[in-house]
Amino acid sequence: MARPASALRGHILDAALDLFATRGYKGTSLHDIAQVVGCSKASLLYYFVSKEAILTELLTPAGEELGALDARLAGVEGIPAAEAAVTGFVDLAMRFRREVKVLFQDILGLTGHPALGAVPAVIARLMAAMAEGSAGAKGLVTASMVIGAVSVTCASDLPVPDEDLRAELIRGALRTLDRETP
Amino acid sequence: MARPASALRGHILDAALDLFATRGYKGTSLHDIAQVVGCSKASLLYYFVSKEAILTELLTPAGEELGALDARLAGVEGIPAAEAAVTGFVDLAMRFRREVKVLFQDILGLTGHPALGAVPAVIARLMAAMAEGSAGAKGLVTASMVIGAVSVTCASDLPVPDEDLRAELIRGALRTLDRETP
DNA sequence: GTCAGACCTGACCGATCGGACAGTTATTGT
DNA sequence: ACAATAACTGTCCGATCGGTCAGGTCTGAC
Repeated sequence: MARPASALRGHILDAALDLFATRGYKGTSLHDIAQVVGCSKASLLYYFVSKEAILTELLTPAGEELGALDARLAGVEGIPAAEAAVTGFVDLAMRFRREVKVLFQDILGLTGHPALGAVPAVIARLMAAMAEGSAGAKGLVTASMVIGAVSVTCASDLPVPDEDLRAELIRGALRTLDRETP
Repeated sequence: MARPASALRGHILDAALDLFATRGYKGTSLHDIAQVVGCSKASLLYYFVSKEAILTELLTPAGEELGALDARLAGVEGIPAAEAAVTGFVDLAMRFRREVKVLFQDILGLTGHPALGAVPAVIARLMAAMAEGSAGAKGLVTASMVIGAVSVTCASDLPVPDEDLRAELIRGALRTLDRETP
């Protein structure tokens, strides 16, 4: 075969990132990766000590950048800190989109589950309702933001009473959609 | 043993929901569930035809309620639709918190990964920066919402140019935090 | 008492997983 | 030409997974 001086290593990382992002980490086997790359499973373990080492190498740059953002924010305080945190996090999440997708994959995997068969379509209609009357990009993006915001926040275990949580979620979501009703 | 007329079935569902929510669906084996319940693995498959059937039964109520919300929204349009969609979705996500957690579990599982070791702490500081100056509950909730909103939206593949996406994400996040700077 | 049926289990199965390892092929320096 | 080393692979392994099955145990009806 003899690829030019081991582009193979890079190909493995590429394929792994794609597969992890579409099937999840646990849902992807070494065999799967090898098949996409077109090499043997043993080759993967020639370049990487383990499957987890592949994941580690894929996620490390994002982790380091996040640390850098953290350091950059250390000196700032007050409103500027909030704005810097927001723009920094947005930029980071966008630059490492595929990596973010790896972390969030199994959601999409499970929403395809029979019990939740209609969910994607329903969510799409929900988003449409939220975006009612809003221009193209803004409506789409903000509706998606609300879905993510509410889901993740409910999945987290914030030390906030349910009533307050509900009220803040609704108010926050309406602000996100730019539909404040004071 | 002889539990009172098979409370076992319910116990299995309880334990499975807990485990799925903390280790993820794929990260939980039938053996794990059986161990928590205190019965044999074969008992699980006496009451449920498969592991997936357990997941199905757990997620079905949430799926049905989501469908009901969808139906309820079908008649409404315009601003009221957006508000109804928001409150409906918030209430749903809160009522089925553990189920939502099941869908989102593997994120938290992976953020514990060595390559992302410091991530939870960094995210906590990011959220603190976002909440700067905001009162207790509101700051916590809105910061969590922004993290979720940005992550999920980036993980989705919205048909929106990167520049627009970035701009809307930042504007939307600042609105969520109630820190608009027009 | 005993029979039927619901309840529950230990033991086993095939498939698949991540990984180990000896060996083969290709490349390079001399 | 020829070692030495890097690149790569076929094959095997133990562990674990979801799932099957024959059989044991308990309970209530008669």
